[in-house]
Amino acid sequence: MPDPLSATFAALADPTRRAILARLAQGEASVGQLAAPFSISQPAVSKHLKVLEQAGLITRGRAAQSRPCKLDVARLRDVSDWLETYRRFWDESFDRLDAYLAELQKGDPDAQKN
Amino acid sequence: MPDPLSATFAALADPTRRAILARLAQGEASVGQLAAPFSISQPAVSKHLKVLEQAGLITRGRAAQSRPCKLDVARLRDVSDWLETYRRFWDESFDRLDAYLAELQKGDPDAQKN
DNA sequence: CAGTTATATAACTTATTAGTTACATACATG
DNA sequence: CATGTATGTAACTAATAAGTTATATAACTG
Repeated sequence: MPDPLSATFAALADPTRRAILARLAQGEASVGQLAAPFSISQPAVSKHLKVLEQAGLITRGRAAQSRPCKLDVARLRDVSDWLETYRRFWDESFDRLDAYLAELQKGDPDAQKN
Repeated sequence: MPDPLSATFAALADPTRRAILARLAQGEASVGQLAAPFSISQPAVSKHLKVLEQAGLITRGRAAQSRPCKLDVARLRDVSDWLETYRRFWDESFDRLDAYLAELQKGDPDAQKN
């Protein structure tokens, strides 16, 4: 069992799974709905969903004989946090952004006027 | 040959490779320097570096018998871009941030005063 | 140019992954 | 309750990955 971040990256390293996540970003969906756009078999989709679930990227409910899948973004947030270390290498406005976020955190009323 | 984003995620799905990237975030390093912190063999490190290079996450130079490795963040930026689709699901200040970035892009002089 | 240092490659092993087909489970409904 | 629909699991195959040891390449050094 790899660490959660490794499991997350591994799960994201497949275009089919990323497409599934993109679909789920628009709302819950059944396995059948998720499988429809792909030419692979239904069991293959089930396996992809299992990988996503074990990585913590989706959760599953139960509704009649359907097992609706739902996006869980906590792990994506972890990826984003991991990326923060490197953001300064490409984000020109990183410093200004950083300052802005610091303002927000201080609760600067002016910064929150929108 | 998978698509670049898949190759990037696959390369990141290994803690040793992420540690190598973290080290390279502090500056170029030789293979030996990169290998030092790990208990695995030198060829194993060479293979990890090959994976990182083929994913476009590092580049390599030549200096005497050393092959210095250098971080290349372009693909990390691609990951960050990919994440943007999902950021709204967790970033409370996403809207304000978005507005702020829009201001920056417009070249608002006040926003760029730092 | 012989030896040492730095790194890459080859050959191999073991484990994991993505897909398949066939089958099982579970609920819904006529 | 028999059947259809939705989904998961088993068993298998082929490809890939991560590690090993042994060896090759390439450049510096005396």
